[in-house]
This record gives sequence, structure tokens and C-alpha cells, in this order.
Amino acid sequence: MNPDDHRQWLRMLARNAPEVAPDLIGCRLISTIGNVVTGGRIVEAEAYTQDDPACHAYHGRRPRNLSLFGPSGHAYVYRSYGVHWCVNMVTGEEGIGQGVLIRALEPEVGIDIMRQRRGVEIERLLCSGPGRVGQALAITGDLDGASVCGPYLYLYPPERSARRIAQTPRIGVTLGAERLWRFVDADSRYLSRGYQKVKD
DNA sequence: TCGCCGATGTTCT
DNA sequence: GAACATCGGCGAT
Repeated sequence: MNPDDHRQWLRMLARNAPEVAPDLIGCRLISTIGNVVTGGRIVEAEAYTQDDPACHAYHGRRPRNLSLFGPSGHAYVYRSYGVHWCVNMVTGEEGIGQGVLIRALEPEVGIDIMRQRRGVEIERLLCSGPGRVGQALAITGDLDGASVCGPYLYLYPPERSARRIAQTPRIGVTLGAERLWRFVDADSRYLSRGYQKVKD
């Protein structure tokens, strides 16, 4: 990416999460952990904002969520249910506390490595869920706050843009459930769950 | 296909 | 204590 494109890319991520999330659909997320390259296309993402009771920033800064208040263009990695590592893209102005949870990828790079890490053969189950994405890409708390411009995590713009994007309630969220901030590639086979079409 | 359960870090009441 | 931005395995339907 040339410097101008790079700056524009970072400005894209500095907008508010509900605007960034649909634009992340089709982007490529790559991890290079231990000299191994894995990743794929983002097909499912959810927005969380500071005034949203489901957001980890809602109750203010905590040791765990500091990176969510850091500069956009970085990752916020947290442990879910004490078991899984989930990755977010930090968005918005620095200090606000918002981001986009990456919920599913279409596997593209290092598929056999991801099979090993996941202990699963079926490609469809490699990255279809936030905990699965973390495991397949070997993302852990060590990457909390890491830049998405390397050297461990990379986020690339889509190479083609024509996608049908659907908008649904977020998965597993009770507080703030009325916000339709889950965005999916409507034609992808790799979603963590299907979606019901929202009435026009 | 569904629902329950266990694993278990962090924060809240 | 309980809830939670989860997942995989199990048994019942």
C-alpha cells in the first residue's frame, strides 16, 4: 500500500464503529504468528460503541479493555467466557472506546495450518465464530493492542467491492439487542450463524 | 436439530 | 455469587 492509500485506510478505521463494520466485510485479515501466515476474508462483523451497554468500554477504562480506548487501527483482544480469544478492530477517535468484533472469516491463507490449530477438518468450521477466528489465527492476549498494519496482524482493503451486505441483531447480546449492528456477507457460506432478513 | 453443560477470566452487584 | 460479545460434546427429540 502506498503512503496515501495507507493514510486513507487509517482514516476509514477512525470513523464510528457502526460505519466501519459494514466496510470491513470483504476485507482480508491476516496473522503472521511464528512465521506462519493464516487468515481470510471477513464475512461477519459486529459494531460496539461506548454508549452501548453490550460494549466492553461501557463501564469505563479497565485494565482489560485499555486498548479499546487506544488509537484506531489497532486490535483489542479479549478472553471470552474464560476460554476463547476474540479480536476486535479498534475504531473511532482515540480515547472514546469503541470497536468492531470480527466474528467470521472465509478461510483463504494457510488453511492446513488453521486445520491443525483448530483440530477440525471441515473448512466451513475453521473461522465461523469469534472464538474460532482467534484459535485459527493463533491470536492471544499477546496481540492485544497490536497494530493491524503489522508485524503480527494485517488488515487489507477488499480487492473487489460488490457484495450483498445484510444487517441483523448481534449474536449473544441481550443489552442493547435492538441495535442492528451485526453485518454479514449475505452470500457467504462461512457465517457463524445464518441470518433472518430484516423487513424493509 | 435442539438444549443443556462444563471450562473459566473479568467485571458487576 | 452471577453474568458474559463462546464452543464442542453429549443425550434427547
